[in-house]
Amino acid sequence: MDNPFARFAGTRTIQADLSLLEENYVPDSFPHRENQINEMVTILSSILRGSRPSNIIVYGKTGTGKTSTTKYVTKMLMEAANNVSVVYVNCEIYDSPYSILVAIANSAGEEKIPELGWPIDRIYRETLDRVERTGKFFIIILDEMDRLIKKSGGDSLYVLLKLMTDVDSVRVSMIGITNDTTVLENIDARIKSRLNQESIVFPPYNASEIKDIISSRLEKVLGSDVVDQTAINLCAAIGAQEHGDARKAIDLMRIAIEIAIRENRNKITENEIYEARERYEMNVIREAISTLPLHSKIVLLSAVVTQEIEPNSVITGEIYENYRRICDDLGFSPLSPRRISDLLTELADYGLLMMDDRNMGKYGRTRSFSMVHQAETIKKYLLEDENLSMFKSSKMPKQTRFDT
DNA sequence: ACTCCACAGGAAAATTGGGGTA
DNA sequence: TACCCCAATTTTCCTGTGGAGT
Repeated sequence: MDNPFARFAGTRTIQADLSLLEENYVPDSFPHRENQINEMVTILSSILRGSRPSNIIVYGKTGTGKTSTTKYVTKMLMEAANNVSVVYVNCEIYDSPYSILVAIANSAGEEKIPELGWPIDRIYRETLDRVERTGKFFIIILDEMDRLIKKSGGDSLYVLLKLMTDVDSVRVSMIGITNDTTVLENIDARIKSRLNQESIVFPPYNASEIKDIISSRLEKVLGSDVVDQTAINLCAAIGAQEHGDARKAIDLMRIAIEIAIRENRNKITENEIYEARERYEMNVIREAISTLPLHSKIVLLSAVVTQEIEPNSVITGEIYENYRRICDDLGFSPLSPRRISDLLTELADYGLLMMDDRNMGKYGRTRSFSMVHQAETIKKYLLEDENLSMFKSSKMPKQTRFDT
């Protein structure tokens, strides 16, 4: 038998530092974002003259460079002025007034404040204290700011505004990043007016812009002749299709390079990109499935099972019957048919199932469902859930409720 | 034309789960 | 600890419906 390590030995054909293509890596050049950078620099530059800059709201879809650009500009600002401190807060994680204050205080001070336990006003005073003591300008970046507002309304913003005005000689300002252009419409008018923000818009990239971005990113990663131009074009085209998403394009390129390295290929062509896209989509599906609530998972599993035993009637009622059996089997108490009907609608909305109206005339009207993806794949990902791992399809009866 | 199946999907009531409070 | 409150989830109850069968 051949030594299984043989194909990994010898010199690798491709050398690449893939960390430069990771999602959170901040590059040092931003093709086609010169205007946005200039705007931001202009606004923030008032710090150099000793006055507080306006608050900034950055709008743009995912993958348009909002976060990276903001991080880059603020980093440059920190280098140019030594009295600036930048706090990056991802509101997906820190989504309450409390946790944001903690994040600020912790970056401003020596000792960590516990994530839980202190009353909010004590945290507030502590934060205020620390900010004043440093004597620095604070710029607070609120990434995914829309999350914050959806979760706690304007409360969190209000606290921040209060912080801005309570600090002597106003030394705090914020940059909000969002992909939802309507965020500010839903908050209190008083808060809105006090924000006195300027907005910067990041429009989607088109294909040729994404092409430039990929090329410029690749320069530092690997040699120029390793990646086919056609591969870059394909990546760019896919990214442009997805609302001008440069991040997806870069992700695809990174995965493609990973594949090439692992398979010991010496070139990245359109094929590698197609493979990368497949893997990417798989991960999306897997992620979508793994975050589903328990009963949605069982319903989806039931849909798969129903298709296996009765491919022609993957119908609400059938799915429900099987759902009940599976719940029985696994020891969960089933939800009502009405609820399952809604869960099925949700699954269809998520794109995990295809939904069709089906009219059987005398025999009623219902909805029929079919798999969008390979049933085996779906099942595999579903069974990764420890609650469902005990499921054995052999236990499922081979008949439907119609035969007896 | 009328019936009737097998649901869809709206509305409201009921349950559940977390947190606060006396 | 017992109780209450609030919101989210789920159930109960309901009316509506397109077309094959008659």
